[in-house]
Amino acid sequence: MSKTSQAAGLHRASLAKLHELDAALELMYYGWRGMTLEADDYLAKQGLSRPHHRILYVVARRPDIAIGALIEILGISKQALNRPLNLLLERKLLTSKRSPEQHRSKLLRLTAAGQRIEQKASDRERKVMRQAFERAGASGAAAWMAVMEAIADSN
Amino acid sequence: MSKTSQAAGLHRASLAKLHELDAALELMYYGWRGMTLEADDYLAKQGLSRPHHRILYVVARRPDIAIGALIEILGISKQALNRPLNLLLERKLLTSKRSPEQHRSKLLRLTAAGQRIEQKASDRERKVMRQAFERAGASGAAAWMAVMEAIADSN
DNA sequence: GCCCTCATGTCAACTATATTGACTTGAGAG
DNA sequence: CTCTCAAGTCAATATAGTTGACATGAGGGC
Repeated sequence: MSKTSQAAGLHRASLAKLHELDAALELMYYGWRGMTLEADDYLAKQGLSRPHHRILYVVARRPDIAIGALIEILGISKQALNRPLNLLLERKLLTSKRSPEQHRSKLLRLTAAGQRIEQKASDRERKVMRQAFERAGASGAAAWMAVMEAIADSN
Repeated sequence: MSKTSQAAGLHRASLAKLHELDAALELMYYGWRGMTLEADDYLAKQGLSRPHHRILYVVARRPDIAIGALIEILGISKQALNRPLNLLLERKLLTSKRSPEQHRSKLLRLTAAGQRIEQKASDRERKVMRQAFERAGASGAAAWMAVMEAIADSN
């Protein structure tokens, strides 16, 4: 469920660097791992995992989103969404209601319990980021964001 | 095999920010995606994927590594390593030989073909990083590394 | 009222990546 | 000859995703 636990995995910096930028590649990998590690542990304790969190995260920021729009934002198929979404509905972390005028669409919303879990999971990720930004200072944080934007937009 | 293709997925910045640090969470996600997108496409064309690349990457930087050590570095189980490793051996991208004195261990090494594929895949990741670092300048790159180190070491 | 479209829902089969547990093989050391 | 240990293999399971096919149900056009 989680790639975490004792899989301390790669003790960073144990590999020879063949290229100058190898350190950057590895930092991206370990950075992603480091940011999500605690959140994944928390989610696993709730019987949830990353895809559930992604759904909760998006719905929290787009209340009354329709299923089709959610599928687009997540970039997965309807069928892949189906299982985790139904679990969240069964667990009453999400509600779906038909829209008044657009009766074809179902609108998704977090319940109070869903909000709590979304917040706790995302908080764990934000905590890691906040600590790193505090160490780096405001200018370091801004530089990090600028580099990440350049990478994200490189497609 | 690849999460890529038309799954342009989340057009960045389409979500309302509930917290100041939400942008950072999303940038980490898109940054990872952005860095690995082209490499994953290339690997998919070779009939390979991320786990194969991880194996090739590590073996390239630790020639004559034993299987046990590889398992530790990758942080996966022996059984999970088995399939992708055997594929790489069948395809003659890796060779394994018994060590002269430590006959119990098999030592892994890249073939010329394995080196070529490892290099091409990693090059695509490095290219993305290099472009982002060029845009950010040397100080921006250093700041990015410092922040990522703080995140990676936060466990 | 009848049909077409379209969002949603569901079923089945498949692939890939991982897990744990149990067992075999093969070489070295005593 | 047996014990240990690295490596290999087999089976069952979970998770996360895919495509394809088809059902349902509401709105809109005529």
